[in-house]
Amino acid sequence: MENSNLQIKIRSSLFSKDPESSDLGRDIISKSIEMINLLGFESFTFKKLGAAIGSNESSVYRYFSNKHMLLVYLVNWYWSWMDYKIVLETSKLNKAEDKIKMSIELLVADIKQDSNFSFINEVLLNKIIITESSKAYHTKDVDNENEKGFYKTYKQVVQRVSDFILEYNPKYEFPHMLVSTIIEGAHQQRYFAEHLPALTDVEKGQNNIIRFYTNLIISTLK
Amino acid sequence: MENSNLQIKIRSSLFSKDPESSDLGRDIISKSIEMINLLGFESFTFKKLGAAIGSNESSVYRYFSNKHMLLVYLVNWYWSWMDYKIVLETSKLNKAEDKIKMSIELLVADIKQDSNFSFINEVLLNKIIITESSKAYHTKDVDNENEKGFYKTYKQVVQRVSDFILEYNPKYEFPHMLVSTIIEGAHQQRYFAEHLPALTDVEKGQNNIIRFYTNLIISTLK
DNA sequence: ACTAGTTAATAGTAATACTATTATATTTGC
DNA sequence: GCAAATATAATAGTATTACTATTAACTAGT
Repeated sequence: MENSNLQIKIRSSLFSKDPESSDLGRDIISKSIEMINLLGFESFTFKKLGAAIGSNESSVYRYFSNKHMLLVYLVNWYWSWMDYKIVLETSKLNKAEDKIKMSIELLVADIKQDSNFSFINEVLLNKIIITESSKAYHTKDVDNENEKGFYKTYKQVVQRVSDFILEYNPKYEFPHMLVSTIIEGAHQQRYFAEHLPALTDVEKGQNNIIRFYTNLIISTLK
Repeated sequence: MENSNLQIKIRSSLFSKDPESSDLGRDIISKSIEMINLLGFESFTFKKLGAAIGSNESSVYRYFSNKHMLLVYLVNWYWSWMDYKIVLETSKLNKAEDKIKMSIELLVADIKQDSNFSFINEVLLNKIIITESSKAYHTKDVDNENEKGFYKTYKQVVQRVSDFILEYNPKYEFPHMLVSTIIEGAHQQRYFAEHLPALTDVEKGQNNIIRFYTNLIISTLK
């Protein structure tokens, strides 16, 4: 499966110049994933990124108009990739309950590196999603950006899993609320487990989070 | 109940000079709540705040070393206040199930102005908690700040409601996870309802959120 | 009324986010 | 195969922001 021809397609409104169209662009993506993890989003700057890839600030600006747009791009890439994985893994399954469990598993479990997309480190990208992604849509400009489709791939994932839930229980009133609660909740619990353990009950190395949210969804839908 | 003698006590490590100790300090608090709501946390600056209260940037710095610390102060005030309300309202109740329901109600429902604390607008502060509070602990410095007790009042609320849950079902494995999932989830759903409705199922003016989370907690604990 | 201590305003500096302009490749048409 | 057109990147800025050092003014106690 190495070096496959798969490509996650990102809508063109999310960048100034397509980072997949050049070596510099791909460097920008892979290095920014590293650096945002290392420094945190606030301390990450285009100047530091430029220096780290042997280029400079203004060249990065040709690809993304600011670091917020770069974060939005990364978030979109992640959810497109996640959607592709959910489609791939659930298409083999017949029972709605299995599709739900598989989706939860994919959404909540530890991320493994996916060799299909060589210049993206999915493990580190997942950490960015957990720690920084809420900053992407907690802005004053969220309504405007939402209209422009900045959060479409995330909404698509929520919609897909909601459809499985309705397949399982067509009368359930709150499928989207349940799915987004679980996705966001699972990410938060991972963060709490590492930094604010008093807010959770996760023991190191255990898989309490999957168990908790699988229980939650099944007991709620019954 | 107007002008009561109640005061929310804030630990002194959360400010440089106690804002409750002077008119300027109280102005800083009330105006910053307004301005963070109006501008969003990123566009809010001490310069703008100073100008708005007829003072200046550097005077604000005497109270808080930076805007992050001011946000942490506000978040702590909110959770101290919430804890006080939970204690007040649940102390009258006997059954654990009622205490849980009351806590959820207080944590999730629309906030009403509390006339006991005249210079704090709790309605606006709640909006800051919903929109901006996650930025307080999603920083590179979170572990260090947590050690210094920056998130103590939030953890205290989670602990209090977790205790009600254990009173109701002593064998339940994940009380903290359940409580923090509900608190954070409810805030997120409110944000989604206003800005990203595709992620939720909340109709305007309805109280779906309370219903959803009350169902969730009760069906999970049974 | 003097002075020690507290508080606030002035006037900075360093870093950041972003932009206008210039230089250097690369591609394309003939 | 070469010049013109186009794409790409680097230089050199500016405006804003976050923060600080210093000075001025006010307050309280004796």
